[in-house]
Amino acid sequence: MDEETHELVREIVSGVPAGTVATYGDVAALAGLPNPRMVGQVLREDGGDIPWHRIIRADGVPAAHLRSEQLARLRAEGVLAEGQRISLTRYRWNPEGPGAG
DNA sequence: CGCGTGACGCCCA
DNA sequence: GTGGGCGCCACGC
Repeated sequence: MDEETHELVREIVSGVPAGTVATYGDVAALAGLPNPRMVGQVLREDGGDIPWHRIIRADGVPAAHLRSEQLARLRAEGVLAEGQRISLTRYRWNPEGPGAG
């Protein structure tokens, strides 16, 4: 992965405010990536200096290997999860901002 | 270049 | 709600 893309993705993910969540597809779209898989690819190399736990799948379910971690961290931010799923329509991050309309 | 795999997303039955 | 298939790009062998 190019450092540029790597940096960009980190910026976007890091730009996700607490109490909200974003999907890989959203991050990928904002980063200009052709597929959401690239987002995960980057996060993998990143490390943990970013709120990766705010990135979940489009169905509102976090990664299986992070399920517990994600849910736990998000919980601390006020992002409740019904069982294992999170209400995107309720916590989905809006990159356009509430002042866009 | 081909094969297998992956922190994904959409479609169909 | 569940199970199976396809598309997409990148990494490692």
